[in-house]
Amino acid sequence: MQKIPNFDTFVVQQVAYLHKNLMTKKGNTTIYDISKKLNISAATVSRALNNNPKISSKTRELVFAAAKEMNYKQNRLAQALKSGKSKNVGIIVPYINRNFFSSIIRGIEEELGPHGYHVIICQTHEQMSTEVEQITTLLDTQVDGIFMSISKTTNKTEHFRKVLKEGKSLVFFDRKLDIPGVSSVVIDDFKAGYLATEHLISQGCKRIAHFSGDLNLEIYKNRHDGYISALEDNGLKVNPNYILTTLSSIEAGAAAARELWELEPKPDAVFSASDYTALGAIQELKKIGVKIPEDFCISGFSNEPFTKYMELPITSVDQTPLRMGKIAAQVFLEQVDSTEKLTIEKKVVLDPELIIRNSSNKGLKINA
Amino acid sequence: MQKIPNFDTFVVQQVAYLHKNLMTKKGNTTIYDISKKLNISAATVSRALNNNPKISSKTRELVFAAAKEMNYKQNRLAQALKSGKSKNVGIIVPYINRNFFSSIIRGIEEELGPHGYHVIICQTHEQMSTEVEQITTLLDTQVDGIFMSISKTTNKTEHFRKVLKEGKSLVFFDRKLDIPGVSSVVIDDFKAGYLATEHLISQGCKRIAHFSGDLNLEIYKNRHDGYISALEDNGLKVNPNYILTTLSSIEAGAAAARELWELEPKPDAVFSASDYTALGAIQELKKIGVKIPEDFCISGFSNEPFTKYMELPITSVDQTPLRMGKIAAQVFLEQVDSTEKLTIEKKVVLDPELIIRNSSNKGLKINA
DNA sequence: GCCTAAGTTGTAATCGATTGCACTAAAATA
DNA sequence: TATTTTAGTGCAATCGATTACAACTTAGGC
Repeated sequence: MQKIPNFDTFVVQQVAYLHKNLMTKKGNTTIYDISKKLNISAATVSRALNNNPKISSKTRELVFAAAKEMNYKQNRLAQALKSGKSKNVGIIVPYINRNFFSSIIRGIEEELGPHGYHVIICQTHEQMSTEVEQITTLLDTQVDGIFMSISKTTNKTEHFRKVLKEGKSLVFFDRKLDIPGVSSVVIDDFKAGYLATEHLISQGCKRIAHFSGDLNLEIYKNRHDGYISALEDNGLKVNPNYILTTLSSIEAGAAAARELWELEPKPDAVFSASDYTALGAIQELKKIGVKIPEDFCISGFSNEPFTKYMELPITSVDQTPLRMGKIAAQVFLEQVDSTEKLTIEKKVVLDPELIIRNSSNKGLKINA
Repeated sequence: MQKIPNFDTFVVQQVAYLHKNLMTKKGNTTIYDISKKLNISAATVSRALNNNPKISSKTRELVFAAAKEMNYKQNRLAQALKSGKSKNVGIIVPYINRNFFSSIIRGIEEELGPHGYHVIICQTHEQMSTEVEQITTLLDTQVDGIFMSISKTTNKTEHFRKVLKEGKSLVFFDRKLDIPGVSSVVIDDFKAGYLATEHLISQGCKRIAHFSGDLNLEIYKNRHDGYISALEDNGLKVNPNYILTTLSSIEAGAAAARELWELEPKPDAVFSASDYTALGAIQELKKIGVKIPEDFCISGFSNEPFTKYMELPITSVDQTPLRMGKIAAQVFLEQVDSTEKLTIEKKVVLDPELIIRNSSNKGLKINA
């Protein structure tokens, strides 16, 4: 008889009161206020505040003193309008609250913040139409650049070219398309697939399966190809029946595991392109009574936080998203700092990091 | 002999090329361009685009056609400068890549996006000094409002009052301070503590411990008080030795569990104010050989994603962050929509949702 | 045919900061 | 002393959109 609280009720206290109009409201001090107070021109004030060497130090000090006293704050909108640079960048991701993406965002923010940039976040919910919209409104807002991971449904490129046409820089991370003039930061998915598979082989596995995502997406294709290469390089033959395309979910993983287990000969390992699928498979196989890692090894992908918290921690590929974000930010900064006439197109491919945990480790028990 | 790739190497391809200056660059069409083309004044163009009823439909159509043809985009900076409203809001959180916060951000974004607002993200890293800075720069950027969860080290309120002085609205979520004029959206931590504890009691537990966070923080204090109340209401006496203040980490949880286990009589349950602490405790107790939930029940807090993926899924309190974000956004919207002269101060307290899982369920095995 | 009202559109100021050009006064040079 | 520099400021335009007010056109009323 657990008491489950009613999800929809909440308590509200509300107070409304009139403004005592002592509030400065719209009364932010401007350079004109300062100029009036000091009997000098606004131009001089502006130059003084910007440390223009043409201004005498006497005047400069007066201006700074007055600015401080009057609590002057630069209106960045006005400045942005004049300079054409808003010091804002946009980041577009499928969903903000996915660990991978939020970590990248964190990386970008931490790298760009000290340079005076603010970071505007948008979500596409994996819809190309929303993606197009978001790009449009970001451009309308005069961002100085856009960082993005394309949605799964994206199959056109006009909206990206539009960004370039406006002279803003565009940086793809993780999920990218190859467009001239667009930089990108991704991990080496091929290598990741190769490493994970090679690791499974090193554990003595011979019949290694693969759970892939949509092979039309570059990232899944590359992971898949890395897997194939590792098998071939190690003299194992590729069994097409061992390769399943699944959604990235626990249920899909469980189903895929069941499907695998009906094959003959049964596989003895799987390299999953998703941690969720890997988890589902583990749960399902345990139910059937399969011993992991003794009878079956498994590796996931993304190093989702939960992989290391499990009772049976899951081997996974870390995409170093924080680092990916920081590097994407650096690429952007190089671009805006370079002479306007030069477009720098930089393709950065990061090395993935394989985190070996108990789900695939037959030897010593590592507990990462 | 696992091959661990070198973390620091990455491949870069770089191409730099000169702009073919066919790019419009700085050549965004403005209302002036349209006015010139149609031989009418910019004012008319502006009015037409804003559907001002004073404009004849003939002219309006001409303007719209020309706008479309010339690919006109409104310069939102200019508009923001004129109107004083940037249609940007700031969100300040300790870290973006914490599931709880990123989910709130998602909620805010999804609610505000359709109203034309963009969301700017800042992190404090739990430092009050950074918090102050972030608020300052957000105000400089002319955001229309600020959403925030205060950092753990915050002990001053001037920077918050500054926001109000500028006539911008401020909305706290989760971690708040009581400041007149500031709205807030929080969950009922007292009730959450009460519910979780009551649930443990309903499972037959008599000696219930509590892992708390810093009791100077309102949220932990309230959870603690709810815990106490539930005990008292059910005729159980409070044992101060059972109440431990810990950091929110797996290690701290393990240590706390060890500490508990040295007490006599040993507790038979714990209500932890953190999922990480709960997880650490579970891992430690399992090592000692304690059977969960048979011998010991445990409830965490926050409904972190991992809690439901565990082999032994962990009972936890869901703070409905997505919903919290959406409601915070609604509170903000009400505020900006209201006549400028009225300040609405709204305190919303959401009901928490207790998610009962196996870590505390002696009866039927629920697998949420 | 004259006047008024309604309906349209234009003029010009404004939001706040920046900057090329012009100008003044003082200092340096001849 | 006459002239050229140089330092320091001010004027006014500009970024793009909005809007109070003025001005003009046209139709309708008498």
